[in-house]
Amino acid sequence: MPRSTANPSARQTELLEAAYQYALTHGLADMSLRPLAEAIGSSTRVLMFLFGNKDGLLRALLQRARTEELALLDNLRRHEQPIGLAAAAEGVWAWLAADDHRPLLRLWAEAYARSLVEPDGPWAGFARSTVDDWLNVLADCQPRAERDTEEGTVHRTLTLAVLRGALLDLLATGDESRVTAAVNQQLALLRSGKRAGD
Amino acid sequence: MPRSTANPSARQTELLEAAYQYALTHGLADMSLRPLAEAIGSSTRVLMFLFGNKDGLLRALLQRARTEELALLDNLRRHEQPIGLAAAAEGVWAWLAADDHRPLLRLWAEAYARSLVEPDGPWAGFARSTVDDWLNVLADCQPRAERDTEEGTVHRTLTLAVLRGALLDLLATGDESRVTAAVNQQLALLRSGKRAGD
DNA sequence: CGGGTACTGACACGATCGTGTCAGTAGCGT
DNA sequence: ACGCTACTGACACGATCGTGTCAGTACCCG
Repeated sequence: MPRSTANPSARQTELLEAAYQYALTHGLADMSLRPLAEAIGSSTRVLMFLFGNKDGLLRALLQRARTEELALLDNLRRHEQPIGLAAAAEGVWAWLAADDHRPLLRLWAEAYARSLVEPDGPWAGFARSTVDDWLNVLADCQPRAERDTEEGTVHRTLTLAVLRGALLDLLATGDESRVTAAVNQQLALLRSGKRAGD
Repeated sequence: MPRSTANPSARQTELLEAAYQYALTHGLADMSLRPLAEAIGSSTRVLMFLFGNKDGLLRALLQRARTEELALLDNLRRHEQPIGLAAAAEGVWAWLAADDHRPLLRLWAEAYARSLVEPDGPWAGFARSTVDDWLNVLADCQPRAERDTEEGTVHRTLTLAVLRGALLDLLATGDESRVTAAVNQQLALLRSGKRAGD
């Protein structure tokens, strides 16, 4: 019987971590079991035993990627009082623009796009989940008065869009200075817009 | 000898169009020749003859998708004098948010992400190309005074980011009213920011 | 009519895929 | 010592993949 993801053994998490590192550099789209198993010093037999089948492994990898994302998001929540969307966006962008996170974010983009095209299977709901995750955490960063208004929803949607769009640009061009300047310009716009009483 | 894309025969463009429609609904990631050929009433033999190999077909499909995008962009250029980034963004968003374009945009997202993960092969440069295409057309929409400044570059980068990010949200959630409201809010921000002498 | 160009069908080849089967081995609690 | 659980190796199966080979058919130009 395959181990469930709710009851991961030591060996399972160990191999998952190795497979995750492999996926970061090779992508998920044309990943296949035999090359993966060989690269991480295992075998297809073991992967099948631990994850049930390829879809199980894929789901575990996607969850693993999502864990890394959620860790960042939790840091944003750890403020005693809401820091505002602009400050939150600033912090998030610093994380998104870091060179070290480039492979993770490429993987994220791949999973996101794939879940749009193929709404069934192991990718199911990935894009939707991340959008919701981020919108929720941005909501937690908003002042209480703004958070529950329609205006507040639109406001964080816009903030998320800027971050995501800037990320796409950065991943394609690697032009960090230009894209970061654009994000900063938006932050200035948001802050002045707020001051003007939008 | 395979036909080049520079010298397409009638049959080639006909089958390419059929394959393109197939790709719009089935995605490119796990497309394979035999199911595709059967779906469009052809055979793998013919596809190989006309496009050389699978990569050739894939390249032709990506180019076909890009054609549709460039057609929109050319419409934006057809103004006698620059219409400004805000007006351009408004027009582009109307196009992006149209229900009919959803499959094309899903395909676009898939190709974009794939070209990030796998920089070689037929996907090579797709993401980079579209970023450049869009930035160039946005540049043409800017007033001449703004266009060549560093500030102008940052400004259109930001505009593109909002549109791309909003598109990602829309594709994942389908919540057109919320996302469109966010885009409109940004348009208002841009216009008021400009009025204030940014 | 004759020949070249454009296209198509039928089939086979080797590679690779996910997965199943059968047999182990190592360690640990009793 | 024993059995139970956790894990692993070797190998085979059928399916599907991209592609190559050999043969056509249809049609236009001379």
